[in-house]
Amino acid sequence: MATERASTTAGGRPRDPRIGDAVLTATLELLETSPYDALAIEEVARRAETSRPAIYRRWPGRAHLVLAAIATRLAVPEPPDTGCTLCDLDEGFGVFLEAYRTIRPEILTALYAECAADPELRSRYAATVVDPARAAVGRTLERAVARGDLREETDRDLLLDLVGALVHHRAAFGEHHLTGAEAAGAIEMLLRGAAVDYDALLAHSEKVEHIGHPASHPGAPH
Amino acid sequence: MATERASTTAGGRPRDPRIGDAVLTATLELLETSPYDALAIEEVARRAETSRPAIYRRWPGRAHLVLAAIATRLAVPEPPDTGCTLCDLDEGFGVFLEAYRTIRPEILTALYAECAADPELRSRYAATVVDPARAAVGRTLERAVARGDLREETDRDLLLDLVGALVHHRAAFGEHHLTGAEAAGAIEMLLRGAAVDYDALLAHSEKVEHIGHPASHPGAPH
Amino acid sequence: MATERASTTAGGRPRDPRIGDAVLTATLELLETSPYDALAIEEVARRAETSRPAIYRRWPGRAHLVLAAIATRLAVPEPPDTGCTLCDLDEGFGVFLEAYRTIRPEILTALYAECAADPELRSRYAATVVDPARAAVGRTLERAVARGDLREETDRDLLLDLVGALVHHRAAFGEHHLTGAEAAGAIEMLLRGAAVDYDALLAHSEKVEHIGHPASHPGAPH
Amino acid sequence: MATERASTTAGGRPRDPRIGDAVLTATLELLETSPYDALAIEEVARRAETSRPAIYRRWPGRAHLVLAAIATRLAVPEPPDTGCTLCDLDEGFGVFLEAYRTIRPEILTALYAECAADPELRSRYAATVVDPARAAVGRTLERAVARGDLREETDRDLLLDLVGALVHHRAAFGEHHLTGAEAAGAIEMLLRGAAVDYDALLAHSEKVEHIGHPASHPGAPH
DNA sequence: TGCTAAGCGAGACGGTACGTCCCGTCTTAAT
DNA sequence: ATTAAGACGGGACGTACCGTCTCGCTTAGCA
Repeated sequence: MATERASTTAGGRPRDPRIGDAVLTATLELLETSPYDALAIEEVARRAETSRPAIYRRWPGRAHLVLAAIATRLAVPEPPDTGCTLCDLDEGFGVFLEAYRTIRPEILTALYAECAADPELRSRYAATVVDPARAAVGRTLERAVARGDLREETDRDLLLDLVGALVHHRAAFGEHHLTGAEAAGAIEMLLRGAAVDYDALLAHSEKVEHIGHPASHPGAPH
Repeated sequence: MATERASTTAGGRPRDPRIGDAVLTATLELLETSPYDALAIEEVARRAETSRPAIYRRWPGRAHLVLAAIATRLAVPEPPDTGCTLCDLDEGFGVFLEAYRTIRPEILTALYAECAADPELRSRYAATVVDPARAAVGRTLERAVARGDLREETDRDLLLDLVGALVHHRAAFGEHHLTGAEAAGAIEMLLRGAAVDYDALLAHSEKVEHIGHPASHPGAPH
Repeated sequence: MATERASTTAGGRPRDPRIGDAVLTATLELLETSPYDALAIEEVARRAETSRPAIYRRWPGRAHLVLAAIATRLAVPEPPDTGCTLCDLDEGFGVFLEAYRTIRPEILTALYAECAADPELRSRYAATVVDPARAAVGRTLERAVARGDLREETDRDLLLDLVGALVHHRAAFGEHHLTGAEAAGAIEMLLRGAAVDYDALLAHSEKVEHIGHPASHPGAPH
Repeated sequence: MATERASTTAGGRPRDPRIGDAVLTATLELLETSPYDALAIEEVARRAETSRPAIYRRWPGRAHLVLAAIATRLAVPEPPDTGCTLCDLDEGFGVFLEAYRTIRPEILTALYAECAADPELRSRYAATVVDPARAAVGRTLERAVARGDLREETDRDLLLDLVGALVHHRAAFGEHHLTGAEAAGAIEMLLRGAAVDYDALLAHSEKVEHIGHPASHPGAPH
């Protein structure tokens, strides 16, 4: 969850709660029309009819402010337990997608770019944008494994990464968000696999590697 | 390919070729230490011992300049045809990884973020950064299909997206780059699939949907 | 006399007397190194290890605070009655000079500049800084007149202004404070006059004015 | 003369002359209503419809700006040579007075206060405000000496300081500017002297000092 | 070979936005 | 009831950098 920075102690004049709200609203309004890096704190302050220091007192900088603003729009629904794994996953994908449909992708991308330089921001971003959807779909995967629909040795984290990365990638970088059809395709790919006969490929690879690349595929199953 | 903007006409004083080179070098040097959006054209000009207009004459702005600078470092090797699909894919993954290892991921992310507002930049970015790696791995996939190792109906674009997104995601957002082991795990997941019996899941889901959710799974295969 | 503002009523928590002292001390210390208008109340509070409101409770603003602070340093000695008018005046000059030797002149100047906007401050300033020295020298002049050394019609206020202005001017604007020799020269000039024969000049001027400028010299003696 | 700071070299885009003028005008307008230290560069920029950096490019700070602004209002006419020393001095005093009548005294005072911390400002202030009037009256004194109306050994600098200090003091610190009558009184005081018999005072003082204060009056004339 | 026009280099300009300092005030807890 | 102290809302600061304009110089092509 990304929210405004707390005061140091309990003492002192309390913050005017209307200012924080007005700032978040102004931020969202401005983000609707201007590209992320044209979003000036000064402009936000002007529109929210307050001052720059009042904003800096609440958030350390633009990225944190924007994250807090879009956090008010992100709401991850719990995917239902329909008893049908494929349907559940479909819904789960939807959970990821929904999280990104309300926010302009380039904003996420730019935010994301700033995460590299600010660990604090990175963890807030993860906690706000990434984790909720991840956790919701994670529970769906647990059920699927329990139901015996997924192989037990499935690396659930990896699977979540693949799904999350795809959605994020498309949302942030693609021409358009992932469609339902593409999502279904991805689910199929991830569940069925692309190989005609994976075990045969593995066997072949091991034979080849015996000859030329003995040290690779360290984590390959046997 | 991203290079500097050409002169308007042929006449007049010729450009000093050393300036363009010095600027690109200075840009790369500065990018090694400062985060992307702290890269000031002014600073580049200072370090290259030239002036800002000389830079603006060659590139329309910071993003184009940075793209041109990193383009000099990006070189996507053609993944070899070993005859072993798994090995090829391994190498292909490495191609993606390599593309991100020479350039700080956040730079790519930030660059791409700016693409949203500038179609010209977007196509240069695609041509310079995305397409070569994608095409190289794409060719590997073609061979795999031709060899009969992948199902023919495999959506190669989707597969590429899944791979690329994962690598990019981990590079830009993860604690560390994807390791070889993780890459191998992902390859396995993508080739073998997570489902115990995908066709059974599909059949079940269609039965369920017949009853409750007739309109979903529009693109589901049958 | 400039001192701290009194409490509204008698009831309530008593003021901590150490705070007022510490603030005045801190103010004087800071004035030793920083120019007047770089003196921040905030800084004073920091150095006195208290808070800004505690200062504002005692003085209405910076100027009043500074006046109170320097008032603790200003002490005007009564010039002695030596029986020798010239010697007395010499001492009197010294009284003016002394007032400026303990306080950096620019502080007085800046303080006075603020008086323009604050009548309360102005009267405090007069009572604290100006009047004591003026009164002391004024008494010396009275004695000189009584003794018959100065002409009775001498405008004592004007004479005091001339002396005070010269000292102030040199202290605040000159390269160095007035020296004793310069002071003696000024005394001579003021007592003896610069004219060879003032009455002749006056007669001449009246003749001229009769012809050309009848209305001027309204206050000229006859 | 106080004017705007010159560009470093001849190269580069030339300054828009209208900006400098507009800024000076805006400064003078604002000084008409607001006290000196409430004059915000920001406000000047707003009123002149330009930006703060454009002002800082021309003047190093508020004091220099204000000095330049009031310099446009200060014009010292050459006092005429009427052949009558007293009349000339009267006019000369008028020159001083006039120079200060157009400017609010508190502004001069405040400016003057800032001179203490800035030698560059101090010399500009002297050159702009003090010297012209001083030089004009200085020439009048020269003529008076040449005419034999003033004693030859008169310390002209001291006399000018006395006059200038008085006018400046009254202009800057007094309730009102010096009036013509007061000026005439001052002229009389300075020319005729306040003493009934200065030489007698001197003789007396020397006798006293022989006994009690041998080291004082170091520069006393003999 | 000299002239002309165009493009280049560099510097300074006008202006936006930054992040911070400090102001004067309000609020709570303590005395 | 009034203090002490912390934090707040806000005005203004001086600066970094942006993107552009202007200049003088360099060069290529034409006479």
